[in-house]
Amino acid sequence: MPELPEVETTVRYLAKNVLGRTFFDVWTDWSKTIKIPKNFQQFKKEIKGRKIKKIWRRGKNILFELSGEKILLIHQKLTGHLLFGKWTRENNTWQAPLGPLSERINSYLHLIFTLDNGQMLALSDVRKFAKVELWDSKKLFDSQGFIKLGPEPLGKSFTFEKFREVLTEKKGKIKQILMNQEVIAGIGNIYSDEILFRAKIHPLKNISELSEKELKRVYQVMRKVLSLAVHLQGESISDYRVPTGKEGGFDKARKVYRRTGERCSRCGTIIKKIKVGGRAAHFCPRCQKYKPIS
DNA sequence: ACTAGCCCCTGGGAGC
DNA sequence: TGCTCCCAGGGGCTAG
Repeated sequence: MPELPEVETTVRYLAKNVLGRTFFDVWTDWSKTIKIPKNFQQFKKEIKGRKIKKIWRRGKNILFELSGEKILLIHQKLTGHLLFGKWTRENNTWQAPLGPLSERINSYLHLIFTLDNGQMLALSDVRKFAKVELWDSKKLFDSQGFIKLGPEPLGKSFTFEKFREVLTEKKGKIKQILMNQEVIAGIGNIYSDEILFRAKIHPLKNISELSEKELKRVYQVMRKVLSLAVHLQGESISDYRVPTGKEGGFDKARKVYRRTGERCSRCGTIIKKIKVGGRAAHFCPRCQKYKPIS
């Protein structure tokens, strides 16, 4: 699912390919995706003719800064991902830069923007959880949801001291804290598992039980794993794809996520899966030992 | 102010 | 083969 590395990959691609373009039209077969404004016709009216001036990312949110002080926000949630290309009428398929997509994928395209040069931007989303919002720039930046987002984990100013500060003011299990968008913005289930495996820390371990040394390890490994994943253009174990339709390359670096029953690449122990705060957590019981304080 | 739990969705896999 | 049931999961929301 799209977490920081996948969203970053998408944003980098779009910045190269649609920056400076103008929205010409928009189509949907699932208008519930559009949350602001709720009425699709109004959304259509408001976005048509707006020029894309800047494309960036905040946590897992994609932001298109548009002319007239508007911002188009897209959160891809679980299975959403943006595809760049063109709908061709002749064979009724989506023509991505890498070639046509399968009919199956075509049926997942629920929102399609047409740009002024005829190119299109589609939101593919099997489970229909993604959200799209059109904001007044100032209102978005002043909104609680936006203000509350934690620091960017790969940000230059996000030092270990800052990391320790934001983490240790929270209580609870390390995995849940890493995934809390108000603590750090951009980490989800896959990368929290991958980070904790590499840091050799059990997902259930309480933040208060982490030593300075362990905290430092989590910080360093977090920066490393996320940077590597950006470099590899994210993961595609689920539905995520680069806007060209290509799969991300992080799969070869994935050590524990959805590897239940397989052997740990470090020690050969069978990878286990447990529930942490209602979410699946994958880990190596030997590398990531934990004896809860009773 | 907190948090646990439900809800939104659909495809895929397990079990029968 | 074909049916039913369960699971995956980010985050918004509500009930306690």
